Amino acid sequence: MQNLLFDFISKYISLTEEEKSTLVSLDIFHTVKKGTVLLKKGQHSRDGYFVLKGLIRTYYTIDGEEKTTAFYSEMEGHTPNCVLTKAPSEYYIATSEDSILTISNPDMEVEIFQKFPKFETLCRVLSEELLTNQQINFDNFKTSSPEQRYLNLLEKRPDLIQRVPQHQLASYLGIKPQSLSRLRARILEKSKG
Amino acid sequence: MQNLLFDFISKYISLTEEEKSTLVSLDIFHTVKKGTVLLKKGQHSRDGYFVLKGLIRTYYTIDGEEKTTAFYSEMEGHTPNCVLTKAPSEYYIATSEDSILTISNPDMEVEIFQKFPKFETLCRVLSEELLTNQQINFDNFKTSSPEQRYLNLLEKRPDLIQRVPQHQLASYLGIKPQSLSRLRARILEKSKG
DNA sequence: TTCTCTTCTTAACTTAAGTGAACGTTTTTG
DNA sequence: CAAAAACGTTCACTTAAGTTAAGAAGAGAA
Repeated sequence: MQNLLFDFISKYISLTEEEKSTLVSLDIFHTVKKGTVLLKKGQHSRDGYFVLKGLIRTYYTIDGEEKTTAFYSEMEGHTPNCVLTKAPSEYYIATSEDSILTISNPDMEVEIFQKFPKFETLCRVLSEELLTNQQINFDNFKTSSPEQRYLNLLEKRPDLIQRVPQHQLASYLGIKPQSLSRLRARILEKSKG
Repeated sequence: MQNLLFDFISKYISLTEEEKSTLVSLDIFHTVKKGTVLLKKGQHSRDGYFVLKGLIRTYYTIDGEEKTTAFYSEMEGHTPNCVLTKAPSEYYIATSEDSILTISNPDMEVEIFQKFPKFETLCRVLSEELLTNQQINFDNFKTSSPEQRYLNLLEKRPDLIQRVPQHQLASYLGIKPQSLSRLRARILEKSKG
């Protein structure tokens, strides 16, 4: 299970056995049941999450409605905004499936950066990569219609459409569940017609 | 003028005179006339931009139409996605005003990271901060209507609305120029009652 | 299993954004 | 300066998303 993490890291830097065992000694591996709320709106937390197996999602509650803004699945991670802003969290984080996560905090980072500076390089490169991906996604979102966004999702992350309830997908696409239903019907109609 | 950069950096790390002069010796400061295209769609480039004064924007051309996705003004920077993906750029970058920029590339980074490791810390912290901001913006965009987005912009970046043509603002808000006109009229109508 | 709650779909109606076109204004530029 | 291009607004019309409500299907709990 830890190998999932090491394999992922090895795409960016190579690890010695000593470094691996240091990581393991931090005790960051956790199994979490489906539906567990990892972070609540209003809470302070310094924990970041990386998904080895399973799926987590972030969601806001606005006017009593849940608005899902992101999903993180295998080999994706998320550090809540509140870790950086040091303010109470604006949103919830919960597991959508039984999951295996690493959970870590900035103290661990500092400790490990000092022992092994190349971990800082790893983190810089990773967050630059994440930023780029985020920008591409945002640009894509801005420049396309809900229908195009759905078709794009169907192409790029077909698994999500299976793994996740429609109403969560809908807000992820920036629309209401009813609109997603309709939109799907429309697409089906076109492909027949 | 260089002080603008040093003041900005000093919010994150402190610089010795030696470090400052190393930065200056890289010859990264440039003045650029309004309307200059810094990066074209299809081009390869390794240059990143940081705005000391002025304004730059990124835009796509989709079906012959310009779609503006971002603005970067004073003390904001952007590294084109193509620097990381190493593919031809998907979008253009151009100055919206006469500007003073720093232009740098990964080679310079490597050089300076080796001489002064704390610059890598700076870059890690900066890109983590950017990622967080980007996430907040994206969440905000997803969870609000065009009208709310416009009102939000009016509150958070009132300068942009003055500095930038309406049709560029419109696509930045994810709508057509006509819709922005109408939306503004609607808001004005409401505020009169 | 039965009951309940959640989820998904459909429908009718409302509201807002997209489209195409016209027109006046401002900005460029030759 | 004059002509051309770009820009912003308005309008009428089309299309799609929001809203409200109802009902069917499925999942989970007692």
